[in-house]
Amino acid sequence: MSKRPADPANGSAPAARHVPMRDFSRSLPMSLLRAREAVMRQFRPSLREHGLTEQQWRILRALAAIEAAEVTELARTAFLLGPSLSRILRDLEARNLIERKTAKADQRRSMVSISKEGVKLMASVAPTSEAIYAEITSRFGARKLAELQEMLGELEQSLAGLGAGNEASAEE
Amino acid sequence: MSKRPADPANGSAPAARHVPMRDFSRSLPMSLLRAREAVMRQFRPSLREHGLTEQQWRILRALAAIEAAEVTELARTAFLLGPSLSRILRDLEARNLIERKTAKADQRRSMVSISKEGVKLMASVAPTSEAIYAEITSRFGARKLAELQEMLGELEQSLAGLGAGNEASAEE
DNA sequence: CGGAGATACTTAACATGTTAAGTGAATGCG
DNA sequence: CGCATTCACTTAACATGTTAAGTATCTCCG
Repeated sequence: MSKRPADPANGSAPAARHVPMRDFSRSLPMSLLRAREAVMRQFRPSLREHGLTEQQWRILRALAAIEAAEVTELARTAFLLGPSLSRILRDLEARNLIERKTAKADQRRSMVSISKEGVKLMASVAPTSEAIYAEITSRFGARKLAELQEMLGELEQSLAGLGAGNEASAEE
Repeated sequence: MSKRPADPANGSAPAARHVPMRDFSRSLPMSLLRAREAVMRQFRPSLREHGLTEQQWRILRALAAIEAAEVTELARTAFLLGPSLSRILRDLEARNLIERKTAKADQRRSMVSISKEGVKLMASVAPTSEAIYAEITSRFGARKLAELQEMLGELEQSLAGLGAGNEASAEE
């Protein structure tokens, strides 16, 4: 109590504390952001040494696991928006890390796959990446980690289809 | 077990599956990203209606809770990097949502505070924002939500000071 | 068959993330 | 005091996030 006396004639401090809200640092988005940043901070240096960004790495990983995929499918898998993916694929293709060829049946679609060089690059990054992941798992606890992922998945499920289809009624 | 028969002479698929790694979609960063996105998707439309981005909103909220703050402190609170904050403050100031004045004692520092207009804007956004948060809490469960935040905090703690000071030994 | 509408991407435009460099102001030390 | 360091930001440069348009194809119905 008395951690902040409502500021009487303070004089120098402008308006504040007039809008009641949850404690800022405890909002869910903030917690998720901070946690994710704590995790990614571990990986970024290693990826950077190999000339890869987080998203480029996501794409390579996704491709390594599924042979080839259409751009839209890849976007869903790597959790990237179309425009971002479009730009990144352009760059990765220029670096010969991926290959692209338009589908025969449907000229709109293009099939993307990882190249030999891409595979080679992945092979050089994967060990470090796995080691870091192992370290994180060890520090946090494998069981807790599994629990956490479980909860995150449930959270995602809880919110699925809430802000998507306008729910029930809406103006416009 | 046997969820993927190692792909025999597949024939038409390019190189893939040569770099063994965790199932991509289950990586912790991905889980955190997906969960956060699921949450933010709920808030963005409302913020957008008020002409605010997620980060601008974070800054206003942080400011509303602490009277005034130096830029560095604000960056820590709102969890933004200096350069991002610098740009956003410039814009928010131009929109008269915040005020800035350099400290007397130290000319390098500048104190940032929310303006009356800023407070007014917050007041107009807060209700919807709180309602959305309540809906999320209700869907996911208040207890589970608390548990989740607890775990996220622990995760952050587990990793604190891992990739920061180069740990123990390092070259260069 | 032909054109309206849906699809699969790509571009554009603006905001932020991320790292490096720049700038002006304090500090510390010889 | 003089000046190299450190500090607190700000700029710059490049990559991605996010929404809106644009483009080329494809589908389907009349």
